[in-house]
Amino acid sequence: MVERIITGGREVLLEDGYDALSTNRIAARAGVSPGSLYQYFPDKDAIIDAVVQRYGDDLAEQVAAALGDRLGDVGPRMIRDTADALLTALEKDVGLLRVSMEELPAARHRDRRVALERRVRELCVAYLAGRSDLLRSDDHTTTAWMLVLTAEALTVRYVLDAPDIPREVFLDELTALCHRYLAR
Amino acid sequence: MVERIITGGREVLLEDGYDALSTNRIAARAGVSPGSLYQYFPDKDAIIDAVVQRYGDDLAEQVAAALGDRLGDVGPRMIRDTADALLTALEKDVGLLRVSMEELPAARHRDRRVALERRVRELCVAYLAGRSDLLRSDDHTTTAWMLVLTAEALTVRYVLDAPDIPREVFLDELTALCHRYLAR
Amino acid sequence: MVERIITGGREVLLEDGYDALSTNRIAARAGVSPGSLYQYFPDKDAIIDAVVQRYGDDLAEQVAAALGDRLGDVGPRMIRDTADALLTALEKDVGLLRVSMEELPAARHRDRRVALERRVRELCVAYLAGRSDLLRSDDHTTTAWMLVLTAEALTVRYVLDAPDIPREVFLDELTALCHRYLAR
Amino acid sequence: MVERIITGGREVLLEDGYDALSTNRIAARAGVSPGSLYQYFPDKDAIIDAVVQRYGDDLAEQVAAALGDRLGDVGPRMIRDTADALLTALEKDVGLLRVSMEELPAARHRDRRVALERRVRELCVAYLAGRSDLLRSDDHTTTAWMLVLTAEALTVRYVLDAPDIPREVFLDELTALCHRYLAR
DNA sequence: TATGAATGAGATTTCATTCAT
DNA sequence: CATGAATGAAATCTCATTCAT
Repeated sequence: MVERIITGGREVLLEDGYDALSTNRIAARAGVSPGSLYQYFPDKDAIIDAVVQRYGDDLAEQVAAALGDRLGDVGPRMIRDTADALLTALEKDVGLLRVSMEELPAARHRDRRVALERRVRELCVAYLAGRSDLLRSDDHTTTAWMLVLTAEALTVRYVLDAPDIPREVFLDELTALCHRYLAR
Repeated sequence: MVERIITGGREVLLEDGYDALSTNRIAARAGVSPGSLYQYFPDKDAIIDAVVQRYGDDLAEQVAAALGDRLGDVGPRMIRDTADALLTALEKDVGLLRVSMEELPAARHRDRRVALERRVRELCVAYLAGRSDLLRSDDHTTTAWMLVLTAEALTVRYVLDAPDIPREVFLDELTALCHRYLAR
Repeated sequence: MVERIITGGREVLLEDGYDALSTNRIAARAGVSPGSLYQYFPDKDAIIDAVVQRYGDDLAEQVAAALGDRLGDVGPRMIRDTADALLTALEKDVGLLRVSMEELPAARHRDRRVALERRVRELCVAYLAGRSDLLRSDDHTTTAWMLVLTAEALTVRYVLDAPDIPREVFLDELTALCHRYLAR
Repeated sequence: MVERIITGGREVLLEDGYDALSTNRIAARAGVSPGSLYQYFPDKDAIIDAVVQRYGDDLAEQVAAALGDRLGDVGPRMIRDTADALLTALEKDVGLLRVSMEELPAARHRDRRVALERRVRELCVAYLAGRSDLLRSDDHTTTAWMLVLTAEALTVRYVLDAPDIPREVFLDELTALCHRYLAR
C-alpha cells in the first residue's frame, strides 16, 4: 500500500508536474482513497518526501555499489569510473531527476543531499588519506568538499542541460579536472 | 510603487518564506492594497519574477563589473580575483540567495540563469582563446562549460552551506582547481 | 445533497435576488460548505442553471400533462383549457417566475425556452393539421408560431404584471384572440 | 461628455456584452477617465440605464412618428401600418435590441417598458373608443392591454428569433390576429 | 472640472485533511 | 483498515468607487 502510494506519487510528479500535484490526484493515480493516504503518511509533504527519498536511496545504492567494485583502484582510472557510475545512475531516470532539481524546492531534499554528501566526503577523505604522499594538499577535508561538490554539480548539469559535449569527452574532462586538482 | 511592491515581495520572501508568500501578504507588507498589485503586475508570479529578476540583475552587474576590471590580467591572479568578486557578490544577500536556491523551484530562474551562464561562458571562451598556447585543451567551449559551472556551483554552495573552510583557503582551492584544469 | 444545493440556490434567488446571489450564500443557505458545491457542480453557473432547469422542467411537465388530457377536445373549449393550465402552472411559483423573467438575463434560459417552444409548436401544428378545413390559413407552421408565442407572452405578463383584469376575463379574451385568429 | 459616455456604454454593450461590461471599459471606450463617469452618473447602473433609456426613447419616437402619420386611418390598414412601423423601428438596431432583451436583466428596463406600454395603451383605448360600434367587446382597457402586449411580444420575437416567415406574411398574420380579435 | 492611481471588499474556486460509516 | 463525502480556510484576482491633485 505504501508502495502504491509512493509509486502513484512518482507518476503524478512525472506526468503532471509538481504544481499540479495534489493529494487527490495521488490517490486517484494510486487507485486509493484520499483518506487512505493519511493512514500511512502524516501529510502531503511526507508523501513527496518518500518519493524523493526513494529516488535518492536508489541513486545512493547504485553509486555505492559501483564504488565498492572499484575501491582498490587508484589514480585517474578510479576517478573516471566513479564519475561514470554517478553519471550512469543519474541517466537512469532523467525525468525524476529533472523534477527533483527543477520543480521541487531544493529545501525538500536538502537534508538528504547534505547527508549523502557527508557520507561520500568521508569515504573520499579516507581514500585521500591513503594516498597522502601523492597529493598537493594535506587538508583532505577541504579537498574532499571541493571534489565531491564539483563532481556532483557537473554531472547533474551534464544530464539535465545536455550540453553539446560527448559523454566520453565529459568524463575525460571531469577526470582531468579532479585528478589535476589532487595531484601534487 | 512598483518599487514598493518588489521590496515588499522580497521582504515577505525573506521573512515568511516562499510557501507562506501570498498576494495579500505582499500587499500588506508593501503597505498597499491587494488590488494595486494588479495595476503593475499581471499576476502573482510576475511579482515573484520581478523580485528574482531584480536580484539576478544585481548579481550579474557586480560580476560583470569585476570581470571587466580584471579582463587584462592573466594566470591564477585573474582566476582568484574573479572568484573573489563572485563570492563577494553572493555574500551580499545570503538570505535572498538561500530563498532563491532552496525555496523557489529552480524553474523560476532557470532561463535567467542559463542566459547568464551563456554570457559568462562566452567571455570565458574569448579569454581562453587569447591564451591558447598555455592551455591543456583546444576545446575551449567544453573547457569554459566545465569551468563556469564549477565556479558557480562551488561558490554558491560555499556561501549557503558555510563549510568549515576559511574564506581565503576556499578561494585558494578554487583557484588551484581552475588553474590546474586549464594549464598545459 | 444536490437537492439541498438546488433548494438553497432557489431560496437565495427568491430571497436575496440574482445580484446578491453568491456561492458562499448558496452554501450557507443550504447548510453546506462552499467546497461541497464543487463536488456536484462544476461552477456557479451550473448551480443556477440547475435551479432554473428544475423550474422549467416542472413547468413543462404540468403544461404537457394538461395538454395530453385535452388533446382530443376541439374548439374554444380546448384553447381555454390549455390556457388555463398554462396560467395555473405559472401561478404556482410567481416568485421564481419573476426572478427568472426579470432578474436573470434571458440568455440563461433561452435554450431551454426555445426547445420547449418548439416542442409545443410541433404539438400545435399536429393539432391544427387535424382540423385543417376549419382554419383560415394553410400555413400551420406560421400559425403555430404566432399562437404559441402569443399565449406564452400574454400569460406570463398577466401573472407578472397583474393587470386589473379578472382571471376569467383574461382567459376568455385569450381564448377569443386565439380562436378568432384560427377560425376560417 | 454625457454623450460620449452613453455612446461608449452602448459600444461596450454591443461589442463586449453585458457580462464583460465594466466602468473601466466604458471609460476607456469613451476616451474618458473612470473618475469622470461619476461626475455625470451616480453609479454604474445609471450609465447602463441611460444607454437603455436612450434606446427606448429612440424607439418610442419612431413609433410615435409613424403613428402620428396614420392616425386617421382605420381598420386593418391602420393596424398593419402600425405594426410595420414598430417592426421597422426594432429592425434598426437588432444588436442593441438583443443585448437589451437577452443579456440585460429585464428588471433594468421594466419601469420604462411599463410606462411606454401604458402610454401606447391609452392611445389604443382612445382609438378603440372612437370605433366602439365596430368592436366585439366594450372593455377597451382589457382589449388594449391584450393587443399592445401581443404586438410587442410578437414583433420583438420576430426580429430576435428570425423565424422562417417572410416579413410580409408576418405582418399579414399579425394584422389578422389583431383585426379579428377586435372586430365584432 | 477632469484625472487616474489607489482602494478594498468580496467573489469564485481549490485542496489538504477529517471522520462517520 | 479503507473509504470518500464533506469540510472550510485561504488564495488569487476583479472592479465599482473615491479623492488628492
